[in-house]
Amino acid sequence: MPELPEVETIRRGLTNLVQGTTIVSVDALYPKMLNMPAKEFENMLAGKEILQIDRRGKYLLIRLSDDYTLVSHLRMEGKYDVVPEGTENQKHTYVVFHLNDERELRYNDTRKFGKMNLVKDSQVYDLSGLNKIGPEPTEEDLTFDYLKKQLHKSHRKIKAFLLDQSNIAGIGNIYADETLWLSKIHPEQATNYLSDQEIETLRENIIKEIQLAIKGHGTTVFTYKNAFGEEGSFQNHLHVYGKKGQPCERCGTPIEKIKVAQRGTSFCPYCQRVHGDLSE
DNA sequence: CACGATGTTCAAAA
DNA sequence: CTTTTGAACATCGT
Repeated sequence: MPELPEVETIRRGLTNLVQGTTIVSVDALYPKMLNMPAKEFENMLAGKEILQIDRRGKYLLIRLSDDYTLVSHLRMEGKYDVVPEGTENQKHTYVVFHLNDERELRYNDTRKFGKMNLVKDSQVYDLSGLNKIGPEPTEEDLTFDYLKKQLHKSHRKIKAFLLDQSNIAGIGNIYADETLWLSKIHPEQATNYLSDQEIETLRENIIKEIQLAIKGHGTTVFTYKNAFGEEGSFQNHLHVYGKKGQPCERCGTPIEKIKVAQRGTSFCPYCQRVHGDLSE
């Protein structure tokens, strides 16, 4: 499931493979995923050069000539593939970019949840999802003061808070559970009762874990694989996600799985406990 | 056969 | 305003 580290891995792969190529023509096979009619989408992309590929949170920003950006979100199972011209389409190939070097860039997505928005560069941050996106989980952008302010004005469970992209960009279900376990914070803990110490621990773990996952080329779980020779090895570093019933690495208590904010949530019931006002 | 779980975002409801 | 819920969709396991 592409979270920030997986999207960053794909960004790097795409940069290596298609930066500098020109799009000759496009086949848009699933119009509902686009922000305009398929014909218009195809016509507008024809002839544009792929200048550069950026990322913001889980969004890929494919920078094109003529001041256009193709904003691509993979949602759950979106994948990119680069194949020789004429290769047979896969079952769930929904966009084919014919390049000027006898190759094709393919977008595949079994669940059909992914989205592509072709907009002028200046309109990228007007798109819903990007217009309210929070800071990147880095040392420079995710400051203690910002995180504390956001946590204290929120009245939600910490897990729901972490999944909200307007608070922090790029954290999904896997890294939410992992960073909470690392920080010994219960997923249902009320955000406004976290101590300064807990906030700083959480902040450091988020930044550290995301960087580590990028180094490991992301997490390969279920059927998710990326097609750029970078398989993803971070699943070997997971502590709670997908480990229901297995002993906690710190205390041996079996990992439990519950529903928080409608999402499957794995945690250690001994290491991660809810508390109220810390001044008690 | 039916049903729930899967991860992410957005629109709509509360 | 904030927060929660359901929908979008396909596939797999029970």
